[in-house]
Amino acid sequence: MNPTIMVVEDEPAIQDLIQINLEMGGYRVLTHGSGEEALKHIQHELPDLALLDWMLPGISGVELSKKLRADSRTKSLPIILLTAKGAEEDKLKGLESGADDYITKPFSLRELEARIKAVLRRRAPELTEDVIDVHGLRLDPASHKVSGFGKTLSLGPTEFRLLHFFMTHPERVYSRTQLLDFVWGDHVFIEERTVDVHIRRLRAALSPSKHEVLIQTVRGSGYRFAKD
Amino acid sequence: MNPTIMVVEDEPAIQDLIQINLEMGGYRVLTHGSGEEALKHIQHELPDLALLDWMLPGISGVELSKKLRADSRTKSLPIILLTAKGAEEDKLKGLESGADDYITKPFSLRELEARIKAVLRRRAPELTEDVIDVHGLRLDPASHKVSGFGKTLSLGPTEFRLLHFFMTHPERVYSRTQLLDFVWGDHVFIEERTVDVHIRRLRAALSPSKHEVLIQTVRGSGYRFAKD
DNA sequence: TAAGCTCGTCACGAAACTGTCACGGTGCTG
DNA sequence: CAGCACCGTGACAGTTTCGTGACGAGCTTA
Repeated sequence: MNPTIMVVEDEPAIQDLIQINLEMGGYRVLTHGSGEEALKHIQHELPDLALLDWMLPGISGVELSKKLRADSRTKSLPIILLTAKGAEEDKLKGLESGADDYITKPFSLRELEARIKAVLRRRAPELTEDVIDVHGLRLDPASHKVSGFGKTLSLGPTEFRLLHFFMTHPERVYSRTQLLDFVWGDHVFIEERTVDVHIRRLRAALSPSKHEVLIQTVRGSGYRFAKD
Repeated sequence: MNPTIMVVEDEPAIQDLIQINLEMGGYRVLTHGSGEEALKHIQHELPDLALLDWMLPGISGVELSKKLRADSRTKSLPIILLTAKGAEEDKLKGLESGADDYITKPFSLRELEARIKAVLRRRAPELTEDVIDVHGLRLDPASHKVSGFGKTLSLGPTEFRLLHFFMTHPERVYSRTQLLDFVWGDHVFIEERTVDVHIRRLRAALSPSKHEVLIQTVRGSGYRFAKD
């Protein structure tokens, strides 16, 4: 599945330019001309990244960012802001846009793609399609297959997503709540203990190749994917 | 839990920029437009760090800083001041007011984050996720792992928090009451002698790698984490 | 439509953890 | 060296947390 990028930009020329370019780069692009439109759309579908123009009619990009950050469902949505040199410079006096998540116009499309890639890698590494291999446990996001020491392992969709998340975020404890947010999606109302059940199912699915030891319980905190 | 940062800044544009950026950096951000607002909020909730603008309508950042230093509850709250100009007199006043650090505008967001991280590391190291290593005893907050000379050590939740606190506050004696406050939480009613029991359990957990000698008893005062 | 699969929830029991106590040892003080 | 305060230690019961088997609902496939 290609990453979906939501572009909010009121200038049609720039809209097209970005859209065409990103689609050529293999992304799925949703374009909106205003913040209101974007907010409406986002109720139905959560993109993997948002590219917002700083200056927008109605809700500005900054306000939109704030709104997105305020809602728990979109709290962790990666955002890149397009800021223009010139008029906005005054508002930003005292601050340079030295952050990773800001791009100042004019920018090259090459730079745009590089930034998007960097942000996605940092914020949502599970969206890349690289094959991951840890101690003989191999997961291929593209073909949706998992094998342990060459032998195919069979796991359900949820277990696959769970394992995919763990393998792209190893050596770190995640609480049940965090796992629900990241693996199930943040708009679901599911009992925390349900995570336990899927952990169990995942362990069972990995047991033929003894890889279930990689799924570790951290009592009082959550679960962890790690060696040892 | 992510560190909470209170931002007091009256300029909305800068407010937004800081807030968005810090949230992307993984912090929880509380924004207030005036010192009065901030003081009110702080009654309910104590942030882990305060970022104050020097120039504010009403109570200025410096006055606010002094007030916070005067109250015992906020006395040890790390403070960073945003100063408009780099005049020496301001630096002096800023440091006199008890601020831990100051940043002169214009500054980059990268610098802001670096300063925040530095102050937190100095004032509240237990909130960072840096791996701590003392004489081969290694604690990783992110993965919740502890090892002694490479060998994994197993300790319970309370012992983990206790060791984490000790390792981030070495070479200093803490009374049982202080340990209860810092490790267990502010307002718990627990027998002081219970600390002894957990010290013992921690020592037992560290004994496989002989690191229990780092946990030292200071008769009549409390306990200390130190080399020799 | 029936069979098969997956999912979320629940209840039960096992295991781990916690706080407290009593006892005994240790070191300081006079 | 006796008395005392302080600390280490083992045990224990109550509680919390986690693993596990079972079950029904919903969805897909044949």
